[in-house]
Amino acid sequence: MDVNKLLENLNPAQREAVAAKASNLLILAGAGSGKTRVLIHRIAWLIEVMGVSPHAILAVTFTNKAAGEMRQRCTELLGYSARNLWVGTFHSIAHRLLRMHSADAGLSDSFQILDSDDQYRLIRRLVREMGLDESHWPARKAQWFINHHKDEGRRPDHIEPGYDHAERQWLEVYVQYEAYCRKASLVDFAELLLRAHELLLENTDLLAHYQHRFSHLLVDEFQDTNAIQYAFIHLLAGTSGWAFVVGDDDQSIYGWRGARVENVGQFERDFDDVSVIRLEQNYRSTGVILEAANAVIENNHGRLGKNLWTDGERGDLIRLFAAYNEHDEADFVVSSIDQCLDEGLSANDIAILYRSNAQSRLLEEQLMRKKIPYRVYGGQRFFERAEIKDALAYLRLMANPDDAAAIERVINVPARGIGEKTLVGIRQHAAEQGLSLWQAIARMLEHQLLTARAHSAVEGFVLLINDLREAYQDSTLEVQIEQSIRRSELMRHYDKEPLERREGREENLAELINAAGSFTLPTEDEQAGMSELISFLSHAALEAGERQGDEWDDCVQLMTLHSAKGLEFDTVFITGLEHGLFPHQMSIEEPGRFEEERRLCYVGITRARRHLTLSWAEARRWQGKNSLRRPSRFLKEIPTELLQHVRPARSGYSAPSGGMQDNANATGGLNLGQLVTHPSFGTGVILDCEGSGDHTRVQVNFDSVGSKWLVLSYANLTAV
DNA sequence: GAGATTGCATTTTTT
DNA sequence: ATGCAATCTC
Repeated sequence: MDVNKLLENLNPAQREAVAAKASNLLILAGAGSGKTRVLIHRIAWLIEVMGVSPHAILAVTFTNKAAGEMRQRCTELLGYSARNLWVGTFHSIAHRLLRMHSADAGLSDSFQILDSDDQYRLIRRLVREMGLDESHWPARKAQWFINHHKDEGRRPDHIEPGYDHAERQWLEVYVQYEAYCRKASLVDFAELLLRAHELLLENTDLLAHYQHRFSHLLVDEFQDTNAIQYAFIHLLAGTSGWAFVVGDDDQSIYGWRGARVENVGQFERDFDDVSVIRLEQNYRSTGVILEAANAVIENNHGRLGKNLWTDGERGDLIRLFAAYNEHDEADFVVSSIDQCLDEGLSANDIAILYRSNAQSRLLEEQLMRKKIPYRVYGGQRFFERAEIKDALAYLRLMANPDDAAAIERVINVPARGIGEKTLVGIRQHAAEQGLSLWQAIARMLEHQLLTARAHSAVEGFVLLINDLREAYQDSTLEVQIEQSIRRSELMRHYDKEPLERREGREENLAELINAAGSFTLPTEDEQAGMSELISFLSHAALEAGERQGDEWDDCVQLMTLHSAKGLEFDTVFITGLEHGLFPHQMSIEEPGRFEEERRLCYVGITRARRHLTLSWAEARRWQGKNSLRRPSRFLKEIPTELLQHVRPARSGYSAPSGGMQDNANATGGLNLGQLVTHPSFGTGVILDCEGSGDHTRVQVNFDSVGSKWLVLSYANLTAV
């Protein structure tokens, strides 16, 4: 291979990173600075120039999509497919290790993966069985508690609950949950990482083996690593391996799910002789867009520091639109898009970004009205659909009937007369006898411990599973799935649904059979000792499949700011730049959260190549009620000379929609948005009101003390 | 066991 | 407003 090919078309900083001598490297890669390119060229450099065997390289990403892309681009660059090269997500790599060393990890060789939905259902049941009142002890909180601790690498015995009653209670749920998972050979997502880490930590031979094997570790999106992922990399690198980590502290937007930006700085301290290389030249956006992004992110504290620049054109100003209300905003955005399309821009090059999914509805309506094709990201994924999970539960039982989560899911789906009461009896029997659910069922049937009616119903289920297991043990995956669906009469469960929904489910199940038919056992899974069945089920859990969306060839992309990370578009609209919406209300109080919102804004701005439009609405119907909005703080952080006001805000504007007018009348002459003064609180803006007559209360946002609810007849407000 | 009704919370998302 | 889940009722 021509070595020059690996360095040509790279800028000096990129070259420095790609061709660095073996050492620990931290690549601070700004948005659009070619970080994926650097990562791929580095891998090729290691193999082709430094003579490192692909066998000794481990490349880790966060999403399956990124992993797939990395593998593909590596193959393209190298001109051949590097076998033995481990590329994967943290979870898939941990999973592979656990399959290869299931005995050492204390797992059954047919352990199954619990996705978050499975996990939630299980925890919810455990919380109930512990006799806790769910309104005080919501299962979601327990799930969060458990995952949060696992992400930080903590088992129950690492947690010191102190005297906090709630902590103790959650800890007890965690203990029960762990015991349950152990018995049923179930592993949740966080457990994959935690257990893989423990596997290496506790087996010195294995650790030595992998430390020796993987001399080069490459990590993408390093700012998104959580504590256990960081520890995993640190452990694996050991004293002889080199870590090449690429990340951008300014794009850390997943703190709320355990990611630690601090890991980026920590890397410099924990790893030996770290060289830091900054990639600051941006190849994506115009000068104006970069200036705006830099200006916004500058307001964050404790950054590692980076300043994006480009030698390209300055480009157009950023358009700022102050809409009267959310309809006006949607109308403006869609009209602008219509114009772009008229000018010959391809719809694929246009994205509308928003903070929360609920915002997509109006935009969609407007796009539909104008007959502009669009695609909404997010929503349910293939393997997360109920019918697919039901069918897979039968398949899981074929692989391992002790899988209690699968039994719980389908023992009465479709209805076969096994009610809650019978189930409670079975669970109790299992707990008393120390048996798995499946074993408990067998024993209860054998000893006639059920009522006659329940007996025959449960027997029917057992016969079904046994039949499936015996008759199709050696069949192809496709036949196994097909027969599971047919013989369980799963579709009966959806009988009473409207035709359209039912047809959808049938199509999905057909698609599942199809997917099973074209599934081939990946060689790395085969090497890890997985059967076709186990491998298929694991893939279903770890890669929940494509996000749906209308599959148009050329359509406008709608998505949240979070899902836009890593993507770029010629023309970008960021909507709803309002205080309380973006930054989101729940993030405003805490400084850490607030700065994460700002990073999200930075991510949003830097998605645009040439055209960026920002919008906000002065009034918006939000969560069922009308409210007056203030522009986002982030808008003020963009230098005015970079902005072109498409329509300036009208301060004190009262929206002409029905609800708003009613409210205006109720305030006895004071309008929403009205500037008022209060004897002790000073000046403020009326945001909302409720009630009428003497009971009228208004919400006023005071400049000095913030928002307050006041009774109008006592408040002594004066209009300004 | 299933359908109807009421109550409650409500960012962001991957694995 | 809206959706999801728990509770009620037959």
